[in-house]
Amino acid sequence: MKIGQAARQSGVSPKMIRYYESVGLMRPVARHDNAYRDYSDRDVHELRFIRHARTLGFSVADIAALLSLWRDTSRESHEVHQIAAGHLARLDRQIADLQAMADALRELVRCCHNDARPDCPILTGLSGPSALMR
Amino acid sequence: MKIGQAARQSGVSPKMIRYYESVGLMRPVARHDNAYRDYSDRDVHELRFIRHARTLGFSVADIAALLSLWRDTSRESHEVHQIAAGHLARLDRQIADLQAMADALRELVRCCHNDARPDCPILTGLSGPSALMR
DNA sequence: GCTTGACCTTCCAATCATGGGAAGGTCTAT
DNA sequence: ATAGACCTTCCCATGATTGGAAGGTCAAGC
Repeated sequence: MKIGQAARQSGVSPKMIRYYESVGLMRPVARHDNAYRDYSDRDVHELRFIRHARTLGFSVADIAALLSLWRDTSRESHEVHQIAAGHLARLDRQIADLQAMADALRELVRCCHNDARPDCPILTGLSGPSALMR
Repeated sequence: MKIGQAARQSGVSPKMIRYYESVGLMRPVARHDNAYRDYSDRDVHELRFIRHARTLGFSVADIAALLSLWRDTSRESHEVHQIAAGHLARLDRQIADLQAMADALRELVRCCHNDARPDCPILTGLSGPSALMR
């Protein structure tokens, strides 16, 4: 199967399939005589795995580790658990950071008259002694 | 005042100060005879404004707009409000996306034995028919 | 007067995942 | 034979930030 069909079946664009190969996430795949890449159902399966992992926000580096554990049927689940828990912690930290931003901003937005007057607490808050920045 | 002192007083690194100037966020500042940039207290004030806005996650493009409204004392507060509300909406969407990721991942992590056995719901979930991907 | 160290300058590169596009080769159907 | 739908590789851009190289400037201490 050529790259286009593998892309359609896996939901990963041809561009990204080649990229994943170039960074060593996917092993170089077989080639036809005309140098076209040749994908098997197993490859497509692997691409779906990658897509799902990306959907959950795993980095390409994390996915490389997950893939090698996936291929190794004798892995120990705590190795997978560790990677996933680490990423989850990163996600939670990121969410907390964004939440803090959003809360501070929401308060400023709430205070703003939102009319034709020039007076604006949003600008005051941004220029001020960062009382609202915490 | 030279760039280092402006950096210390504003909390913006010299690198970033030059970057903000290069992308047109800050207007080119006066220069000494030796080509060193020369910052005023007003410039430092502006840099702090930028830093606070970055802390709230505003893009450089948004900050450019906010800065020009900040400088224009006859602005109408609804213009500021619109930019801030737009960014807030983006933040909330981003948080919701990350939250969905984290929730799905948390469920997988919760199900994993986290021991020496090879059986692992995290890997199964990632390779599977994406039931847990929603 | 000369060295040392702390500054400053500009320019280039890398990060991360993704997309756009050019230039060129290949296959299939008309 | 030609059109168009593929494929290939290579380069570039994104956004904010950091790192580093190569070189200029200034002050203090010897």
